[in-house]
Amino acid sequence: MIYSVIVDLSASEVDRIFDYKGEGYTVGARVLVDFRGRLTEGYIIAQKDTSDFDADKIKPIVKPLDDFTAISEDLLDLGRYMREQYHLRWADVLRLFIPAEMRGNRVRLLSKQQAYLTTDDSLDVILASLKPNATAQRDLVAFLYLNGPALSETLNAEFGNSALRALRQKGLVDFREVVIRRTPYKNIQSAAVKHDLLPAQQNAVDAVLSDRQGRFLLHGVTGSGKTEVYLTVIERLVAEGKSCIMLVPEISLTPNMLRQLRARFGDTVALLHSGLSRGERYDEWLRLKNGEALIAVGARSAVFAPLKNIGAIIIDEEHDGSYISDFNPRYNTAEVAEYRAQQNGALLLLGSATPALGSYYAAKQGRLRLIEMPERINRQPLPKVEIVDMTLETRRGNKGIFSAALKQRLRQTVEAGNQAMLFLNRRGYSSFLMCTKCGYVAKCEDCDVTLTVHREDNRLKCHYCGKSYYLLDRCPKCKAQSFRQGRIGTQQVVELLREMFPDVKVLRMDADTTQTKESHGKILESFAKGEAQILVGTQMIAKGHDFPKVTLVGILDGDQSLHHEDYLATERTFQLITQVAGRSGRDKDVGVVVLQTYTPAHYCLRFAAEQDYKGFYNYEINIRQASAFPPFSEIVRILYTGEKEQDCIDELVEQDAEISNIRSARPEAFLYADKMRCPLRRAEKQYRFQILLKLTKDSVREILPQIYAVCDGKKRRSVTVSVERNPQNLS
DNA sequence: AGCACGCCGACT
DNA sequence: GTCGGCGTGCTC
Repeated sequence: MIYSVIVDLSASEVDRIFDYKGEGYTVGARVLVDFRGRLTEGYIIAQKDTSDFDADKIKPIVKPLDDFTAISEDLLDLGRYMREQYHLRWADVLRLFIPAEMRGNRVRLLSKQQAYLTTDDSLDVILASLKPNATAQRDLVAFLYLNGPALSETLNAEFGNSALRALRQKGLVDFREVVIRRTPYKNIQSAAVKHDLLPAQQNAVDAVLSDRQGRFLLHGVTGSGKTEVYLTVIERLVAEGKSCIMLVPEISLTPNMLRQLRARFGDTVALLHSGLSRGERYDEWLRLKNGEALIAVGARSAVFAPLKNIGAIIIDEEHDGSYISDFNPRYNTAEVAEYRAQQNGALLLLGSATPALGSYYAAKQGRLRLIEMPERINRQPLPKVEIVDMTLETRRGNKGIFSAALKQRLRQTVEAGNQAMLFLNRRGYSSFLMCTKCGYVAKCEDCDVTLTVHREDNRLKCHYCGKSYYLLDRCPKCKAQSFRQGRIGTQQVVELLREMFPDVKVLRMDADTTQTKESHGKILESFAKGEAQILVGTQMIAKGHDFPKVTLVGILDGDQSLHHEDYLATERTFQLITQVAGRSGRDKDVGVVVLQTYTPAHYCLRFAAEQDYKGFYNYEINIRQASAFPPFSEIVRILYTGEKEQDCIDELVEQDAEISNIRSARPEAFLYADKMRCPLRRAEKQYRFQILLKLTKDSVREILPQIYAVCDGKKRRSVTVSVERNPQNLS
């Protein structure tokens, strides 16, 4: 038999089928092959009787890599779809379908020694054969008799090292190796609380379950109880023997969702995400693959969970940017989920308080069925939002980061024994360091990015590549010793708060304080327990956590993300503010949100303050339509990166000429076309240039393959060309 | 991706 | 004369 093998190398030159011969292999299996004299891992993606290649040059497959078929037929088919849809390499797609540590055999099943009784005699009979003073042995035997087999290490710890050995010598006990499943977040306790569904929730569940192959958008305000809807849908489908995939946007969210899922579904839940150890991830994946677990929870890559007979794919917080993989391989999780749902005859459920504009538009167009949950549980009103005009503050002489109103609210909140969250999307101490004499600004050597001052270790850091530098004490250009610092970051906010409220405990949560695996959870847990009264953080504090004692949310610079020259900026700002505001007043007390801004009249902030999603949607969708931005067009960005600047430019110029030819053949398809240096001129030593195109919706199918063909014709090895559809950022 | 081949510049 | 950098071709 001839097998079509994809070698597990990610390079365009080897992104094709290589034929190998062998017997008894299955399609989807991982195998070891001799590839130009080197042993290389590969995937069988098809089999056939004959090859077009020279029969005597075809090498045999060396051996199988697993004792099971790693990739199922339907995932292979999904791979084919993704390869075409996103113009990806086979190897990059196939790697998504297996845990990374399976490659290169970096993970094994964990097995341990288990002790068991060798006799079926009753406990009395066994005990009679032991000396009365052998108490440890007697206790151990009784334990095994009552509880069944147990791990030797447990028994040794419990009854001492010699008892077990003695019993083994007597032949009463024997050992065997058993596979131990490594379970992530074992300590997460399941407080099984099953709430009765409120009418709105029941209606949502009924609507979803009425069409088992439907596509739904669940629009429910923050605190409306969407999670309970997901859980009930899963419960029903699992009862019917189906499996389910539940996607959440971030690692920090999974323990929370996991807690609720475990409470309801116990061990049938498996967690897939990058925060697990190799062993845990492998074991969880295997549990899904062999049907021990039916519910996969995780970040975007969990959409590739090795499940059969899927009943539902649920995407929580569907607007979240993390669902769109922005590099290697680039894909859109919702699109992938839709394809997978269709393959399995499963339903697709997207949920959000602030749906992506494109999703809501799709719902309006009838491509998704819209389900609305406009009220919070317990009819709790949404928090009151106060917009504070920071230009007025400045004119009144307040140059600080806190407005008078926010200071007062903070004081009240702290004095009342409640909690506050302060949101600032800038980590570090201050955003840059500038010489007051010559204007020199410290920049990263490898990236076109100004360095951020970090006080905790007195260093300058690049927030793009992470490289860190000594804090300058004098300007390297003019030797002056006077610096001006840029806008303040979370570190400095914490410092200021400690001055203002010396007795109040303040916590900070941002990329700097969440380096380790568990730090995320620890900070949130500590805040939830009331160990601190104020939590300062970047956008990672915005999502999905319930803190009943939070009655004040301060958004320190509501504008920040608004002024990016990027069509998604307003949408993102609206989502962010709504999400942050939703953290306030989740319990009995009405929450207050203080939104500080330099552009108080901006429609985005007005709608966000009113928590008026529909108002915002109607306004923004009109702008998108008038300016022909997505979802009314398709943006295509061709990115040229490489260490050799001139090579990038040359490659771009050549390809641009070819694209101009495509354009002159179909001028009406191109709403816009331009080429430029990227705003982020260099990142991680790579220069960056781009061609930006805006295509009409209905020309994409025809034009895109032509563009891909141009990019594939790349001449220079030093340049990487990548194509992005509707990129999330244009930096 | 990774390696061998082959052509030019810089050095002993 | 030779070492070694990198542009080029190839992998069933």
